Amino acid sequence: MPDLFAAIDEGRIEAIGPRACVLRGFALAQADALAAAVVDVARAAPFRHLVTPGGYTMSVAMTNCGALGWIADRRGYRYAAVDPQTGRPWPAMPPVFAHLAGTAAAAAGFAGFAPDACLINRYQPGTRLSLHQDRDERDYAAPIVSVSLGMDAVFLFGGLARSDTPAKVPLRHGDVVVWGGEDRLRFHGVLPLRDDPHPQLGSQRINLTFRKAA
DNA sequence: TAGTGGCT
DNA sequence: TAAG
Repeated sequence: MPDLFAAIDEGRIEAIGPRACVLRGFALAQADALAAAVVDVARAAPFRHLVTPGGYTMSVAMTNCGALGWIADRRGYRYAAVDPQTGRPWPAMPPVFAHLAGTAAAAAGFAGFAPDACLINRYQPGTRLSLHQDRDERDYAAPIVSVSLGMDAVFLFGGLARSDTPAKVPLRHGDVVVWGGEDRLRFHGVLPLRDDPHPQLGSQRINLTFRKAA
């Protein structure tokens, strides 16, 4: 895979763990199509602020597409095939989403990634996501693929224990983070967003997180 | 298992 | 900023 080494040499791939990396600008060419597809998804399944089991309303607004969607409520976290807010199935995963997720995973060394869930997070200035693990999926063989659009963010990438000090990874429009294997359950989060409006997307950041949930 | 991507 |  000479392309992989070339990409590392050119700084387009940054390792942040044995099986975790940032693909700089990997989604840039598709960014407009991805953003347009988010608008379509949100028309059918509007962004909403979920309430955690502890009773706190999350600052980040969320929606989903694909066969399964991640949800939180007072009863816990889980994946559901039906959007509890609309009573309808989540919108289908747009082909440009699935293709990007598969090629990004392959570029990071995870061949054959076929996500059945895409959680879409909308960050506005001041919003954050505190340190957590993605552990509601059925098995952890598949990686997580995370796509950044819009405003800059600081991604926190920690260890397998919540108490492990996380690395701070700056993320920009078009960057893609992939983690799996021994890094699959690492704690991660996002620092409160600075208001530095993006030329295309304005004062927001959209994050697409692809998972194989079932 | 409980409890939980937030809070103090 | 760390920890529960």
